[in-house]
Amino acid sequence: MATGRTHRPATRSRGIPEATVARLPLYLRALTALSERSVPTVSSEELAAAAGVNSAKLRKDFSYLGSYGTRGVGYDVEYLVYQISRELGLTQDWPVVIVGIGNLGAALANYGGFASRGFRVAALIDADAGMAGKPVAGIPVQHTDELEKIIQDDGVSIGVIATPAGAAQQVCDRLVAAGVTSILNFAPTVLNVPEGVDVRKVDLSIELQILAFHEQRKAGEEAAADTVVPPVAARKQPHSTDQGPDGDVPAVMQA
Amino acid sequence: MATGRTHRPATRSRGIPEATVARLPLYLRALTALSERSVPTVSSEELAAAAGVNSAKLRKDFSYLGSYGTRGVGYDVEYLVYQISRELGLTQDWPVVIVGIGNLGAALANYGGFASRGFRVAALIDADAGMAGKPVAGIPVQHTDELEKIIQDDGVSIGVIATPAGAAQQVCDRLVAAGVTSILNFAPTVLNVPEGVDVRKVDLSIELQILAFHEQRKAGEEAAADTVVPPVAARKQPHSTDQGPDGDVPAVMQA
DNA sequence: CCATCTTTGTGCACGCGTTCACAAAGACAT
DNA sequence: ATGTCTTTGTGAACGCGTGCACAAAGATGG
Repeated sequence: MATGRTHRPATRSRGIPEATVARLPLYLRALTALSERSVPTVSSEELAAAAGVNSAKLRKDFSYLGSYGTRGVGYDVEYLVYQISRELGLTQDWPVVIVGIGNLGAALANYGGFASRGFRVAALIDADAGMAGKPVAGIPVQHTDELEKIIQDDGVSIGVIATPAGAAQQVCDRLVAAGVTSILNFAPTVLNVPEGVDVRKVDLSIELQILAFHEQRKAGEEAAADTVVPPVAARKQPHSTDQGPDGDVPAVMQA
Repeated sequence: MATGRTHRPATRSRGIPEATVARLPLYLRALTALSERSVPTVSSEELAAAAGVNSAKLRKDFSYLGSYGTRGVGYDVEYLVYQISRELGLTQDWPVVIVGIGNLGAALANYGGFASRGFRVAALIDADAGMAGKPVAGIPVQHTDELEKIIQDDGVSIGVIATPAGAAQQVCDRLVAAGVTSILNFAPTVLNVPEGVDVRKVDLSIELQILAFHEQRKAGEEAAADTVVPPVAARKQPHSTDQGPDGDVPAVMQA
């Protein structure tokens, strides 16, 4: 295998555009679905539709990985699944610790999408001593005191913070000090991390506020339009948003 | 920009760049914290640091809202809180329905960030008849059959989908048909919606995969560097990513 | 073996977003 | 009032991401 790996255009120094990296998981999901239906090949047009993106964008994205398609035919599903998985680093096992086992932490622990890809929940950690030993998603919760030991013993490099905002920075510091270099933060706080550590932020409240902004704008435009265009027709076009023309929107930002 | 801004080039005279809109909630949070500490004014530099962004960016962002600062002094905290809140549409009440009350749905229902801003959980909806009436976060869960009635009675325009992937599209269709025009989707699926409906997607699995990609890259570069540069110095600069230079990365995309 | 048809891969242009750098504006002291 | 000092607001340059449009590549059929 790895035949197409002949020329390695820019795999390392040049790097893949961040926007492309963010879409690879999307493609991978669509491809996995096709794979399960035993579809052998897929065209950029079809795959793009399934992933909700523009086909030209998809082709360009794939071009960064190399030339894995066959003109006149399309892409080999299985091969592409493998290539993207490898590119994303999913062919190896990533132990992950989740800190803060409240409602959200439990939800994350139970989330199937973890194990399905290369991720494995190495430990669930909570500051509440009363939770210690209690199993969540089949994994016993451990106390915060064990954090450093767990991370070092299991070689954990990815941590998920699902604590209240007040505890997030402190937990983050400990994770980083213990060796974690990638953090997924669900707490509504800006985390301060040293250079070399990646932080991605998922913020519920922010997402809703962005929706509210657009919702307000739609209401305003509709009202303005109603005073001019009474007919029912042409009522739902301000702003659009379906995936046809597609629109990626930065929503979660590095913090 | 965001959403498929197919036509209508400039989002009306009142066009605030999408990237700016996405940061406003960040500023608002930092400002709220300052407000609670009774800080009267704040400079762009200070506020930018608190929000984890570049100060020039922040000033430009605010310039889209108008000139709310005083040169030589900074910005009036209270005034800015109000202006941003108004711009985001948070001065009005937004009833929200959450569909799919599993672990995640429950976590969302309990999330304090909802009520704190202009959002109000109008209803919790689940397909499991056994859950009907059971209170979650003090709100009784209602059966899916009630969905349309609830949305219309309460004038709900924002819906949150926290169902399994398989049910998401169906739920989405019903929400839209009932009048919802903004959807926050937690299910790992590309939602198909008619024009005029906004969809924002939060995908756990995708976030982790992006982290894995960077993690892999860091490991690769480190290994490569070790074979060439033994010294300990200059070891943690591949990619960086802390908030100093700041790096926003599209992670959640419209679907 | 040639013609035709399909689909990829990409050069190019365009527009958005970020950042720099500085003039303008106001506060404050004298 | 005048000068100095601070901080905003923004013009301009630059880089990245997107999408168009097309040539190249390969399949397919005669």
